[in-house]
Amino acid sequence: MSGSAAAGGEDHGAGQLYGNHRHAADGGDVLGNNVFFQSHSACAGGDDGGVIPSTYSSITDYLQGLLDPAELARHLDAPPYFPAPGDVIGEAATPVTPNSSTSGEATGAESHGCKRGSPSPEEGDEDGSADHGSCRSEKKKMKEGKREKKPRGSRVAFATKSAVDHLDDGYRWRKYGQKAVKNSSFPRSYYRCTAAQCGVKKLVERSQQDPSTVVTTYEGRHAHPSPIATHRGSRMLMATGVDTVYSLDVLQHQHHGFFPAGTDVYGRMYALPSTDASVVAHRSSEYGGMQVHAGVLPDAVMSYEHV
DNA sequence: CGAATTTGACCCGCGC
DNA sequence: GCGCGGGTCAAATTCG
Repeated sequence: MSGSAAAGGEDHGAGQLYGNHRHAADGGDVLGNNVFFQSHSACAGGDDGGVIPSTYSSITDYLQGLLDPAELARHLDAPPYFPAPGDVIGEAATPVTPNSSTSGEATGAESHGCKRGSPSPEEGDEDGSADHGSCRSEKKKMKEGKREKKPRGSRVAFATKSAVDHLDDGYRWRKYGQKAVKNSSFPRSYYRCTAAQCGVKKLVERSQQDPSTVVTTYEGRHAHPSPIATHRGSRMLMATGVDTVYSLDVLQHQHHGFFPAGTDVYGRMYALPSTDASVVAHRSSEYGGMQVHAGVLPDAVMSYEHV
């Protein structure tokens, strides 16, 4: 199906950009990847408010800490960014009090039980399940107990300029749904971390403003190390297929001031030189684990938003 | 053959 | 109270 964009085409004519791909495969096209990242919260506070903490040696590492609401809140030291109603990630508008949503939100609350891999024993009483037609009744069962919508935990959104939708960030994800979203012509894909004990979810969608940009929203925190990155000795973003990563803020408001970075042919992150030297100098120094690499295209920005 | 993806249906929360 | 939109499930399908 790698060739048939028609698969997702039914939604809104997602077209060629919505290329289906097995995330593990087609690792090609790594060259020229450039990734910037920046705390979005900078827009709320001073010029410095959004500096990504030095505790993280890589994006993946960063993600792991960042996805912890408490950690994130501490690092941001500023009000989280709440997207405007029309924003690409506007669905995440539920304001979350960082310190109130921490406990149990990441792993426990994620367990919706009734999944393929992990059949839920409880509620098994009614077992009309053997019969195929009972699919709906099962869903109804689900509604009775399990499918309580948990309050949204912290969500972190990255805007990534990439030809592929699903970026390899070092974790294994399984797609469990796809939906057309209201304010976008492109469908949104839903992924869940395949690790049994990990309930982290990921939403991937194309930016309405810039179809070449993929907006990835992480929800929850990984309860395990990255299988791929760990193998390499350090956790890092595997930005397979990434051309550019932009700040959502940039996409929407054309702000300035990014932390430029890039990836080498192995997908490892570099800090990149930028036209805004001061920003680079300042922020790159806070990323002990990142190497400064000159000569990679500065045409990329990556950022996160606490939504 | 096992695993991952696709896809349509269902459920729920929220706004009107 | 109703309808819309977002999020999730799971059977069917596809792929490695």
